[in-house]
Amino acid sequence: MMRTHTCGELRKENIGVRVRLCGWVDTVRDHGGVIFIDLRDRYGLTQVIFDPRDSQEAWDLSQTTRGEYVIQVEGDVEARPPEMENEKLATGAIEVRCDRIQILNKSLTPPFPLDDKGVSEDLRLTYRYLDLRRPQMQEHMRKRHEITQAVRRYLDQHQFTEVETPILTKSTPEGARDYLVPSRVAPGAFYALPQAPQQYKQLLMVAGSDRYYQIARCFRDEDLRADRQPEFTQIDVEMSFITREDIYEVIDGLCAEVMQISGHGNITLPIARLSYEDAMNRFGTDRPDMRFGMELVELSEVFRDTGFNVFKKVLEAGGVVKAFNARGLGAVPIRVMDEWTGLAQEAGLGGLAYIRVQEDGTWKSPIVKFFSDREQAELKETLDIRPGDLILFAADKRPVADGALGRLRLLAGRAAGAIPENKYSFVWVTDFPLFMRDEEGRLQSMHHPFTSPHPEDMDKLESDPLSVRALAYDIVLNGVELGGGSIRIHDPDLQKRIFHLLGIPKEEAEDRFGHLTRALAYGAPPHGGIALGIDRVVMMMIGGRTIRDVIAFPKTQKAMDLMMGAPAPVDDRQLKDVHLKLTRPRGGEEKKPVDE
RNA sequence: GGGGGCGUAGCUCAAUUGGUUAGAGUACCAGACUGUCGAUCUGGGUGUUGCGGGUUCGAGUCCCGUCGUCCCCGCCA
Repeated sequence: MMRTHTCGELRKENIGVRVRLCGWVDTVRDHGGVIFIDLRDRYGLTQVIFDPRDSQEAWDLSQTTRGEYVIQVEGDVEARPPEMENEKLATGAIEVRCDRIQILNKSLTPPFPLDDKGVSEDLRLTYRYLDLRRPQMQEHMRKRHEITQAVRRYLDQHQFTEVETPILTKSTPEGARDYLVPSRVAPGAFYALPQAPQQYKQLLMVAGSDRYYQIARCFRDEDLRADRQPEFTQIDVEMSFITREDIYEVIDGLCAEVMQISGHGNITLPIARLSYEDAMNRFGTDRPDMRFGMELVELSEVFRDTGFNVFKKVLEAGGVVKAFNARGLGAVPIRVMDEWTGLAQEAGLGGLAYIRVQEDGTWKSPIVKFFSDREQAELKETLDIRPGDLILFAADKRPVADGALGRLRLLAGRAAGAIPENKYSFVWVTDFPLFMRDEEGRLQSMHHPFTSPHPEDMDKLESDPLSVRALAYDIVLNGVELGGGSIRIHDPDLQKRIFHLLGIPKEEAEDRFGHLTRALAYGAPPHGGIALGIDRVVMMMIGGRTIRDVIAFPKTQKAMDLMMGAPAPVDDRQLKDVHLKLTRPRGGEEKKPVDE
C-alpha cells in the first residue's frame, strides 16, 4: 500500500496512528536539527516532521528534498504542542513524526512558483501540468466535475438519455468556419468537426428518443475571446412533443440545480423573461446584464420638434434619440468622457452627447443650450435626473443608438460600481428575429435554418421576412450568453420553404440538408431544444473572467496549444495518405515542446 | 483583417532627458540554526533587456520590421 491516508485527511482523532503519506513537497523548513516539510496532494497539506533523534537515515534523506519532489513518508500522527497548532490548515492540529522517507521522484526547480497567482498565462499554459497542480486550479477542475455530474443527474432524473454523436461529420458551410479532416479512403473529400450536434439531435427526435442530452464537444474555427475557445463543451438538449414552456421549465430547474451545487444557494423560479425587442430597447443588447439599472430610455418624442440640429436631422431621417442616466457619474473626468466618446464612435455614433449634473443641480453640457425649457423639463422628468448624475445620449438609427448605449451602459455601470459582484441575474431572452441580413443583403438565419418561425408571423414569411419572430430563445446570466435554442421545424414543406427564403437552390438544399428534410418526412414529432456552454456556466459559477480557467488544456488566442505545440506540420507521408499537397511552404518552424 | 496593452534574472517587477558596471523582492545555490508553518541569519547574480535591422560617440530607453501573449472590434448559423 503506497499510502494509508491523503494529505488532507488526518485530524486529532488519528493521533497515535501509524500512517503512510504520499505527495509533493510544498515547502521545506530546515532548522538544522528538526526539519518540517509541508506535504501536498489534491486533498490538502499535512506537516510532516523529521528529527535526527527519530531516525538519522530518514533525516539525512529528508534534507535533500526540494520543492515538488514526490515523496512517501511513514510515521506516527502526533498532537502538535498546543501553541503550535496552525488554524490556517485543516490538518493544523496534528503533524506526522516520520522515521521513514522515500523519494519517489525528483523535480527540477519549477519554472514558476506554484503558490503565486501573478504568473504570465503563456508560461502557465506551457507548463499546464504544473499550473493544474495549484490548489486553485484543482478546485476549478473539481467544480467543473461537480457541475457536470449535477447536470447528468438532473437530466437523468428528467428522463433524458445521453447519446453520443459523431465527431467526424459533414461540413455545413453556413454558420462558423468548420475544422476539416481529410479522408484517406475518399480522395479529395473531407469530414468536418461538428459546430454542434444540431442535426443529429433532431434526427434522434425523429428516431423517437423523446428526450436526448449530451455533454458534447463542439468545434468552431473562429477567432478567440476570453469566453470563446475553438473547441468547447455544450450541454446539448433536445425534447419531443414540447413547447417553449417545457424547455424553460427544464432549464430553469437545471440552472437552479447548478447554482445550488456551486454553493450560490437558491434562485427564484421561474427565471425572468424578456423579449428580444425589449432587451434591445431597454439594454441595447440581446444579452442584458440585469444586475443593475441604467436602462435606456427613448426620447424621440421629447425632441419631436427640437431646435437642436443634430437630433432634428436624425429624427427626420427616421432615427431615434435615446439616453440613459448613469447615476452618480456626474463628476466623471473629461478624460474618461473622451474615451467613451471614442468607443461610441467605434460603435457607429457620430459623437457622444452628455449632460454632467453638478452637485448643485446645474447641468454642464455642450448641448443643453439648444434645448427648450419644455425639453429640459421633460428630460428631467423622464430620466429622473438628480444632482451628480451623468446623462449619455445617442441619436442615430435605432440599432446603432441601441448598440452604442448598450456598450456604454456596461462601462458606466462598472465605473459607478453599480454592478453587485455576488448577484446572479438569469434572464430568458425570447422571440428573436428569424432572419437577419448578411453583408451582401441576403437573408440569413439568425439562429439556424431549422428554427421554427413564430406561428403568429407565419403569413409574413415572404412579405416581410425581417419582421418574423422565431421560436428561439437565449438564456443569459449577468450579461453572458450561457446558451440558446429553439423550437425546430418538423414540417418538411416548411423547412423547404425556409431554405428557399434563404436563397438556397433546391438542388443545393437537397445536397446539404436532404438527410434532414427526408427524415422530417417520415413522421418527425414536434420538437425543440437548447444548448448551454458548460465552460461559460462553470466560469460564471467560480466568478472567473475567462473560460481558460475552467478548461484543463486551453488554447491561446492564436489557437495554439503551447504545451503540446499544436498545431504542427506533418510529414509528407501523412499528407500523401490523405491526398493533400501544400500550396505554401510550411509556415513557421515547428513549436518545440518544452525541453528537459 | 483592424485597434490597444505587455515582453528586462527561473518568477514578479524597477531602471531619471538616450549616459558609464542593468537593480529589487522572491526563487535558486552554499553555509549556520532543534518548533517552524511566507521560518530565520550569513554569503553568492545565475542576464542574448523576445528576435532582426537602423539612428547615435553611446540604445533596455528612440525609429522600422518581426515574433509571442493578453484585451477588444470584425467574425462566432
